[in-house]
Amino acid sequence: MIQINYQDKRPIYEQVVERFRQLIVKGVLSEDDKIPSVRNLAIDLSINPNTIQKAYQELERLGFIYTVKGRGNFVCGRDRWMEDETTEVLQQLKTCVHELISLGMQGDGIVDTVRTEVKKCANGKDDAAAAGDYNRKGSDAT
Amino acid sequence: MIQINYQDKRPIYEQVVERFRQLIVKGVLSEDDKIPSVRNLAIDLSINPNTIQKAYQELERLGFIYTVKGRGNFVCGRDRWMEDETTEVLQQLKTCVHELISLGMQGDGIVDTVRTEVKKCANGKDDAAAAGDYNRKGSDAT
Amino acid sequence: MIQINYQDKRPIYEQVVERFRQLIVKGVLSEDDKIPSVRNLAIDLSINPNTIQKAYQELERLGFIYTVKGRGNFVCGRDRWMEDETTEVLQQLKTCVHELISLGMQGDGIVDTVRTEVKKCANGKDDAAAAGDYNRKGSDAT
Amino acid sequence: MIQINYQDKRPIYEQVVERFRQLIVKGVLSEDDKIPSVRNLAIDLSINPNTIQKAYQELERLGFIYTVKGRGNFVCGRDRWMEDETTEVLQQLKTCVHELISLGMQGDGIVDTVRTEVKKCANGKDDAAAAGDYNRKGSDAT
DNA sequence: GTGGTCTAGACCACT
DNA sequence: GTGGTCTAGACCACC
Repeated sequence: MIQINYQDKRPIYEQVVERFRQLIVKGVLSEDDKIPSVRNLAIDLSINPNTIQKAYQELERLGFIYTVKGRGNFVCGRDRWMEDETTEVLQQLKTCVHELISLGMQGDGIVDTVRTEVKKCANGKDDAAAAGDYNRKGSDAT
Repeated sequence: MIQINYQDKRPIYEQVVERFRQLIVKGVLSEDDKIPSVRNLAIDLSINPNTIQKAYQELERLGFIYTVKGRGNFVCGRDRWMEDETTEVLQQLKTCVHELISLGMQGDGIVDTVRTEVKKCANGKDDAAAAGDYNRKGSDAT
Repeated sequence: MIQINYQDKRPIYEQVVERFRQLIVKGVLSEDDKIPSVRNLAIDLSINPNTIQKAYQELERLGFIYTVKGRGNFVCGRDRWMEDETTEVLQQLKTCVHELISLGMQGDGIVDTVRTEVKKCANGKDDAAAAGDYNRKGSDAT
Repeated sequence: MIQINYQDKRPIYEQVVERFRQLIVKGVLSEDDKIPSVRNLAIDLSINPNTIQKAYQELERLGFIYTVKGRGNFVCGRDRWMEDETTEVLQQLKTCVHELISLGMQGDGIVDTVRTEVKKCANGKDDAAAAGDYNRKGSDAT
């Protein structure tokens, strides 16, 4: 379910956060689903429990999961994060558009690309999203 | 020309790189223009020359500038970086689209947002790009 | 009568204690009223009897209830806890006032806010108190 | 400047956060003042640097300080936190009022107490605030 | 068993 | 020297 990439320069805990964020946003994990315990996931990934702990706390802060002491961690409902996520991603989208214009790309070309991408999602139901996301700024190998 | 923000979580050298990247991509600095010497810029910004040095090395690695020993640093032509930059940003764009779909946004709405953004650039000739870029993933001003 | 919120960061037994405290302070439960047995309440809430047991012990320690072996748990009279509770809350009130002054709020504004709040209680006869209390320091619902 | 109380049941890092919060809100520490380095404070208090680290990260998250890698931690301007703090403390204030009403205290008495407290601040310029705060809910000795 | 906190000690990136 | 991350191992409170 989760896998970490040691060639990625981002800290491990951030990779874990990002991965769960994806799984939750894309609906693979639904409201009130239980996610692996701190210890179990730490063993699975062969990393220290503290690192997972940090990731889970961040996820909680972001409103993606809630924690019940002595029971485990569970995913929150969409209402807790959908709005924030949408505005953030929209902001990213706009920034990309600006940059592409600066890079000399035609406005029409950008709109077309987006339209094509939207259609691709409508058909394939979003198979490229997971892989695509690993190519984001910040994940450059060291 | 360059200014650094100590409340920005990114390292200073990265801010310098990013700023020059913008100036070059947006055409404020043109091919073969000379950029400030390491020493001068360091004095201007009241920071350590090593930091500037590191930034310039990174800019050279990315193909934005070239160094002539004893003479200074100069801006490279668009051909050196345009393609790479474009494909990278396009990838980001697609990822954003996928995520917005997952977040439940309508495809039409996304296309409209992009079209609006394109127009905004066409009019203002891109005055928002600089500010926009500071909102990228990772810049998290405290 | 009692309900627990798993998204609340406080331990369950503390939520139970707090809820009974409210019911008793507000007079919903009167002196010598019998409260549910440990077993029954545990079944009602689908939680471990040990947790209820711990809550009742705490309530007894605080002087809100007394236990009669073999018969059950009963509410104490106001004289057992009113004074302590009042001085504690008064202290909290004063601290808040000091902080608001430090934060630059005008003394008049503070007094006005309090007067308004007092009136609100007088009318609604305190329907807001229950909800209000869940916003205390430490309850941080996720 | 900072001192921790091992009899307090709150975690150490939280005590550190709370103490700095006070110092900053009350104006003892002003905008852009440098606070002790993670390591130095850890040595001073004879506790582990990680614990201080956690406290500082929390303070940053709350908008009280900002961090510059390689340089240290500095306090933010009032604009970063004043509004949030005020609304939070106001909420606490209202809750206290509700509880006091429930406890049978007269509305007039509450208003009078507040008025008196406000005056005390105006004269003594707030000498009781620091001590008072240590008596808050949650700091009960174990 | 579960999460939360803490210690001790280490390495890295940045200035 | 400064903060940021990670490991290993421990103890506690809660369920």
